[in-house]
Amino acid sequence: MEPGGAARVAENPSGAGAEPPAVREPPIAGRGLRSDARHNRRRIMEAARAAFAERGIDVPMVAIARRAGVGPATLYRRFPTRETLVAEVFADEMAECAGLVDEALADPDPWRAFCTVLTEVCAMQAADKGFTEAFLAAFPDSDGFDERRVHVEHGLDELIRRAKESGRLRADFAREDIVLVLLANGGIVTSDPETTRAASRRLVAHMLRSFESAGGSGELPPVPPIGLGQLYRLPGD
Amino acid sequence: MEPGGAARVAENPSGAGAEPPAVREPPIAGRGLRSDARHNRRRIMEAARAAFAERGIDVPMVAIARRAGVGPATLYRRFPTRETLVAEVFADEMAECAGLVDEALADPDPWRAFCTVLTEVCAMQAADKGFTEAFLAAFPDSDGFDERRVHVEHGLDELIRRAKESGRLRADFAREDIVLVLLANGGIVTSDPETTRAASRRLVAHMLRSFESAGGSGELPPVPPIGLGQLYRLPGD
DNA sequence: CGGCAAACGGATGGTGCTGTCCGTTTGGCG
DNA sequence: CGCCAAACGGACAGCACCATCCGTTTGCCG
Repeated sequence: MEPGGAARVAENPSGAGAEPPAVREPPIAGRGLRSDARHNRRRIMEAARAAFAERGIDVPMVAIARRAGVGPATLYRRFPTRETLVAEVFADEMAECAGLVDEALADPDPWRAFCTVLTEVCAMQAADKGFTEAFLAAFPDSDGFDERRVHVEHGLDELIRRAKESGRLRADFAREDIVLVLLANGGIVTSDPETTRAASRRLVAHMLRSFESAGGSGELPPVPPIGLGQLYRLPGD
Repeated sequence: MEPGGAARVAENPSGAGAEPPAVREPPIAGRGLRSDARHNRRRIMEAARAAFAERGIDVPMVAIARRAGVGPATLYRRFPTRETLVAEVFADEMAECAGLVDEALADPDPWRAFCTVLTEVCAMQAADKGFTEAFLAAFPDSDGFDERRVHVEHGLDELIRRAKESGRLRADFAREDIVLVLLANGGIVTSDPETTRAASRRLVAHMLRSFESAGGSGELPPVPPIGLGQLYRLPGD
């Protein structure tokens, strides 16, 4: 991907090979913090995850701080901006998604794999109001998020390819249809989690029924130019 | 609500029966206002409709006032609360929807009527960010809104009945599926209106394909308990 | 045309959120 | 055990928005 990546170590002025072992500190969250700070960092992330899930990504920072039992200053010290916090919290959920995709890739039945991954990701999303918003927030390449995303995209492409090859998935299915399902699924969040879950299940079932090769009639409208990454919101006044 | 409401007219010291002719003033918008006030009221509603469509229902009141070229006080004098304004603006769009339904009821082809109304309502919704939010806002029975809603519901029920009778609409289609489509469609609003439109069209086409009687497989999950009217949001902290 | 109530809008107090400052507390190392 | 830098959180300034007050303007009726 990046040109000259391997050659760059030669730029190091110290000719000796005694490179400190962790110049590029490993991106392990909260490394080198004091024990209490690490503890608070964890509490903040848990509180943030819960708050985002319940009330969406725009929940006040002070509410997260209160919920975590820390002062606002502590929250801002660990996560200077809201985006930092969202990215961190969402990295976990993104990892879960990636795991689901990888799991599905191991399934010998392509159609079942396809259905499973779509169903489960939507179920996750339905249980978490902030999930979709975080998708749409499109924060800049925050710390490995982009790489994970393309990994997931490639996995999905492979799932789609196999499912089409097996004949169960319609030929006019487009990868953008997955985004379509996710966006649509994000719209059905109601106040009652149980209702949301049921509605999500039914919606996904409808969509899968449309995706499955069968005697449906009529052509689909053209594919909208939606990419997983480039979704932005309206700017302020 | 308030005790003795009707009896209070007896308190009027003038014993004469010269009751003003319009005790229950007819609910015609802006009746009895001075000409400039009526003019401003109209400008406010136009500005509000545009602002709601572009930026959603939570757009600042002062932004609407600025856009209408009036002061904040004037806006609040006409519409004491945001809900008043939303209800008023949305009543218009609700009337459009009702018109679409009535039009469809005149179509001799039940399946085409069903498809048309769903497609067009979703197209309206896709062009207006505030539309869905207003649906979900669930303001109290504001001035004929509820009656209009049940009217639309009955019209939809009739459309569904005919479409099923014609054999084109699956028997396991539920009226709640319409709400499902509307909610889902509300989720696909992106920043670019053209993209939103295309995505909406494709989503609706997928849904219709699932709704149409054909060789789809598998049973649908149970119907979620969603009613057109009782959708609320999470309360504040 | 004169007067007045209706209507107007700039200005203002109140509230909630953001992001930072600073005096105090505490974990961990020597 | 004692020190000190790291960490903490209450308090605070800045800002945006809501909602109202009040002095001024204006439509409209007599």
